[in-house]
Amino acid sequence: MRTSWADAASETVVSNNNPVPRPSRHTYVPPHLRNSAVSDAPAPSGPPTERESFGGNTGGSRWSGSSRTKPEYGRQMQGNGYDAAGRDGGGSCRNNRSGGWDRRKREVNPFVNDDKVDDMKQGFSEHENTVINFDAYEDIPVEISGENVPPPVNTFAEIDLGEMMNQNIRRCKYAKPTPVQRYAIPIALGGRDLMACAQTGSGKTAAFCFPIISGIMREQYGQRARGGRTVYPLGLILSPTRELSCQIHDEAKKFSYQTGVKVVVAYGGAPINQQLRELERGVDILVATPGRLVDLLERARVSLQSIRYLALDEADRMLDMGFEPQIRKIVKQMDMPNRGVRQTMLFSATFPREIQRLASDFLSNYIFLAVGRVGSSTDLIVQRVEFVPESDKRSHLMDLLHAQRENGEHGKQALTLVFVETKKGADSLEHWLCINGFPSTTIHGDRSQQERELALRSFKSGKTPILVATDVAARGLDIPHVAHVVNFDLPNDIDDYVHRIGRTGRAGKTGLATAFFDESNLSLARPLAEVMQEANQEVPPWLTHYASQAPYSSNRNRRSGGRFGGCDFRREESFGKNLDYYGRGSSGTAFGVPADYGGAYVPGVISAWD
DNA sequence: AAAAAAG
Repeated sequence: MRTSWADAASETVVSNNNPVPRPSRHTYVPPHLRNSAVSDAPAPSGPPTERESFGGNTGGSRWSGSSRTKPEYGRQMQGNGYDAAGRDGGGSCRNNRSGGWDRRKREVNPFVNDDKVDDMKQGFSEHENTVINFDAYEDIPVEISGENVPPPVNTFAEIDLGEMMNQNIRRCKYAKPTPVQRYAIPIALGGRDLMACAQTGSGKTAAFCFPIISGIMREQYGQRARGGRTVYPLGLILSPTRELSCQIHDEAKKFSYQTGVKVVVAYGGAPINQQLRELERGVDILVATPGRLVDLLERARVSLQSIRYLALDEADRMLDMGFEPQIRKIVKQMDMPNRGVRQTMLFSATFPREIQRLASDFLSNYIFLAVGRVGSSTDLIVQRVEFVPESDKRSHLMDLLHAQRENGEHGKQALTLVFVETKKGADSLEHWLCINGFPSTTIHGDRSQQERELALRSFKSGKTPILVATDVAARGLDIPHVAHVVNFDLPNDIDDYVHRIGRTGRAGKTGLATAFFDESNLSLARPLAEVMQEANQEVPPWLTHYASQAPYSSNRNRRSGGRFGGCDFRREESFGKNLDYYGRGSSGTAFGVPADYGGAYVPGVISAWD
C-alpha cells in the first residue's frame, strides 16, 4: 500500500490538533484573516466567539509588499515571510486555525485519487502521468517582449511560493518548472500583465494558478468587500468549455490544498443551487465558463469588484467571435476593476494577430511571452495526413482501429480521440463504431452535462477507448494516455487543428495524429503543410501540391506564428511602421536562447532564428 | 455552416 504525500500531510494536520473550540455555525473567513491577529483586522461577520477563536499568531502584515506596487521583478518575493509563516505561532501550516474551525480538516484531499489512478493505469504502458519528460523540452526557443521583463527561474525553490505550495508542488510530482512556467511565473509574481503562448500540454494551468494562489496568500487584509449573499472573489479564471473549467478547478484545488485559498467552479448544465451553496461557503478564486458567470453576476450572487487577478485560458478562443461579446461584458461592463488595477493574464497555445490586437484592450503594459514553436504543435506528435474521400472515411477509420488493436498490448485498444465537424456526425459515427465492435462514446454540446462527463470518464478509464468528439474537446482537456488523435473531419481553422492534435503528446510524451483530408479541405492545405513542416513532419507530396496551388487565404495572415513561432503583434506593427511601439527607443527584449538558458540576456537581439 | 456558452 502506497503512502502518498497527501496522506502524510493529512496526518500532520489531524495530529496537529486544534485546541480552540469550534463554533457551531461556520462562517466564511477570508484568507487574509484566517491566520492573523484579530486586533486591527476588520471584523468579519459572525458572532464574537468566532472572532475570538481566530487564535491570532501573527501580525499578518508580513504579507505586505503588494506585487503591483513593485514594478521591477518577481524576485522581491524571495523569502518574504513564507518561512516565517510556516514556523510562526507554532503551527507547521498556515491557516490551520481558521475561524475557530479548521476548514482544511474538512478539505477533501485532492491527491487521494492520484494513487488510485496510478494503480488503475497498470494496464497502460506508462505510470506517473504527472511526471513530465523534461528532455523533450530542451532547446526550446523563447521570445519575450515588453518593458522590464523579470528574469526566468530554473527551479521552484527560486520562486519560493511558500511551504504549503511547495508541498503541493511535490505532491503533484513536479520536479522543476516547465519552460513556460519558468518564464511566466516570475512575470506574474512581479504583478505584470501577460500574454503567453506555449505549446499544448506544456503546463500553462500551473503557470497562471501558482501566482494567483500565492498572490492571494500574500494579500493584505482589510479591503475585502462583503454584503448580503453576494460573494467577492479575488481571482477569476475563465475558460471556453465546462469540462475545461472543471479540470482547471481540479488542478487549482491541488495547488491550493491547505493554503486556505478557496477555489470554486461554476458552469452551465449543472444545477445552479449546488454551485450557489459552494459560493456561499466562501470563494477566493472562481473558475467559470462565461455564460454561467454572467448568470451569477445578473443574480448579484457574485461581484467582480474585488477581482485582483483575471486569467483567460484558451484566451484566443475566448476573444474570438463567439465569445468576445460575453467576455467584453464581464470584463468591461460589470464591476470588474479596470486593467492596470487588476492583473490580467492571457494564455493559449495559439494567438492570431488580430486576436492579439483585440486582447491588448484588456491588458496594461503587458509582457508578451512565446515559448516553443507557438501556433505549432510539438514535434512529439507524429502527424500524418491521408487523402480520404468522404465516402471512404468510415472504412478507413475502421482499418486504422483494427491495425491499432492488433499492434496494441494484449489486444487492447489504445485511447483514440476522433474529431468530427458536427454533433450529428459525432452521434452517427459513434453508433456506427459501436455496432462494428469498437466500444465508443461521444462528447458534444447536444448531450447533457451528465452524459458529457460520463463520456469523458468512460474514455479516460479505458472502458470506452474511443471517444468521438466535436470541438468541445479540442482545447485544453488533459486526458492522459491518448495515443491517437484522428481528424476524421478536419477543422476549417488551422489553430483548431493544432489544439486538437495537442490532446496527445502531452507532458513530454509522444503521440500520433492522423488527419483525413478531402476536397473540402483545400483551403487548409497551405497552413496544414506549414504546421507540419514547422514540426519537422513529413509532408506528403500531394499536400505540398495542393498547398502551392491554394490561394493565399486570409487564414494565412492570421496565423499566430510565422515559421518560427509566436510573435508579439506590437513588434510586427512597429516594424511595419518603422516605429517603436512605445515610442521610447527600447520596446523590449527577445531571447533567442534555449529555454534552459539561465545566464545573462542578449538585449537588442531580436531573435536568433529570425 | 458549425461549435461553444444560460435556461
